[in-house]
Amino acid sequence: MKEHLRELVLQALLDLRREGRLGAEEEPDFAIEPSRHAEHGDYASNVALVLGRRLGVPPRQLAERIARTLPRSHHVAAVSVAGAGFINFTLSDLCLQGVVRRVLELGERYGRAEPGSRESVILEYVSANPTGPLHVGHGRGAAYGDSLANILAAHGHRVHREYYVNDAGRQMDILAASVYLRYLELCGVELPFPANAYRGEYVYDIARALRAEVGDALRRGRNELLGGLPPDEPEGGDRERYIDAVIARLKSLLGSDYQRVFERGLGMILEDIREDLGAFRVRFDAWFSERSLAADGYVARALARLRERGLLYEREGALWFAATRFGDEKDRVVIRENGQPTYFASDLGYLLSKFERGFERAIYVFGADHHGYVPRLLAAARGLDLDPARIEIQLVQFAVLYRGGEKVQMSTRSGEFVTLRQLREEVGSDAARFFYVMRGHDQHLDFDLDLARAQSNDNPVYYVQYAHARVASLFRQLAERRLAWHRAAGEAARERLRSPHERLLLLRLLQYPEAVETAALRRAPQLVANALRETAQAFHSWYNAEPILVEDAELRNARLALAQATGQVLASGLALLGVSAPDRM
RNA sequence: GCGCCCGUAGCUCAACCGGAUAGAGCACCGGCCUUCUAAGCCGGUGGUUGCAGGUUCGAGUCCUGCCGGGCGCGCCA
Repeated sequence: MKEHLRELVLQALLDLRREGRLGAEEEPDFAIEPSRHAEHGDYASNVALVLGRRLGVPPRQLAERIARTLPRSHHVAAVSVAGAGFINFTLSDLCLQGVVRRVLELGERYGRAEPGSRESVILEYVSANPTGPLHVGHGRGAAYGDSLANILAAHGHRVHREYYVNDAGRQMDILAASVYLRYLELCGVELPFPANAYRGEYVYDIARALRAEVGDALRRGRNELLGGLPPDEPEGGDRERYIDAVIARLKSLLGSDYQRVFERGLGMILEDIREDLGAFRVRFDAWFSERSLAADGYVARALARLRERGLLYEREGALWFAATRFGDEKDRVVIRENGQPTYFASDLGYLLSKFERGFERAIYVFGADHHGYVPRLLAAARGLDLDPARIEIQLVQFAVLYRGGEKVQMSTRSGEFVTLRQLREEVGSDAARFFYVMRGHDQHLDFDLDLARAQSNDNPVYYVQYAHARVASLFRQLAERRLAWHRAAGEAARERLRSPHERLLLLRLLQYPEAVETAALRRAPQLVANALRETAQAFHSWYNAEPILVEDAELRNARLALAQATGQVLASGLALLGVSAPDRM
């Protein structure tokens, strides 16, 4: 509808073009937007305000002129000029009533663009390090990423959803060491457990699984292990060096068995994450292994490309990328003095892979604590001669948890954190997902666990779901009364849907595709959530104000058609957010 | 110290990339179930959009400064 009104306005501007007051090619930047207040019609345009200044004409006067020369349209019942020079459009009943038929004909395709009609996108989200269970911060990224992927797909993009698995690097070694030390503990060998190793209960779970598998086969003696290690764990910064010494010791002592422990830990945690996200209705097309980057030559090719372009240099035994040339605040090491590539080198390879694999746009969803990484990544893109305009980074602000009025500290290593799984069990996936995406992703989010648990019935998600359930209930009632819905008869009688409540609901249904489109363009799932709430509100008001299963069969069929269309839109929208649309509540 | 994000009702948050009278939910007050699900509807109380300037027809939105909060500034990942 926005587009149609825009066309009308552009037609009206032809007059000005003919008079030479507006360039023939000039496309003025004006808006057509839904009106916020009923007395301002259904849609409003600021075209006269935007152009008035440029042309030196009082906006109000220009608005009246444009309104006068607007071509007639059977979609528009009234045009008025108000305020400083807004042009308000009131849609015709005919136009609104046509929505029901469109929704019912298209079904779940209503509000969806032609699949694959827009550029292909690789959307990376969550990508939590596989060193422990997901916590509620990851949950927000998961809910945002998955909803955004759904919305982009609905908007016509081909979307590839990917989880980048950081299965290389020091933290994974710390996990392996943690698992092994717990394993020894289960075998009756007591060793000091480093303070910065992973202390969570899940580490015991992995150790138990390992022991169930191999028995005591990997057991080593206490003295054997302690040989060459400092007697006690030091305080302060030396702890990092201490745990590195432990890892080195385990690697040399266990040989290939070390890798076995490592893989077991990684595998179990990944499996747990997969299961957790699956239950949260978050799915991926691919789990992309960091280790596979090197194997597939992406890192080497990325570095080669930088070298060709003269962007690599050696200093102090390390290999550096001249990131400052592309706006980063300092140059970055890619190969350490010890010959090991850095995490950033992997990221260069990963970035390259996204485009070598043929995607036209790469969207990263990062936790806000990674914001410092943004300039580095953009510098990497420029260095690799990739178009920075095709790379987008969405930062998801952290959710700060409160329990009993106290802020809950989150630390994977201390084991004191609230997992996504706990949250799901407390408030349910539906409520959690809706709650997460109701807020803009770039906003800080306070998550009061007590409130979420105690008042889960008051969560807005139920408001929307309830509207959907009520629609289903209407049709159950219909059957109980031995009546049937004649869809064609309902559509034929659509002109009887003209009460204020019906008009508003029809308008909401009409605007649903626009909400999806705007949500896609702005990467803002909360706009879909808001649209659904408004639709549900319009439905509840209508439902309370006017009986639907009336004696008058013609009217009943028309109203049922509207109810059915509402249920369809609610179901489609909820699906975009990964929330179920129940038939009963 | 430098950089990024954020300050909107008592609380949690919206506000469609500058628009009209800043909106919801929770909480609080008052109404509506012999009729389709009361997880609902209708009405009410509640605001100097952190503060001070600036830009213009018009600012919660853009710019500057200050105050307050979060996060980041490794040859960690």
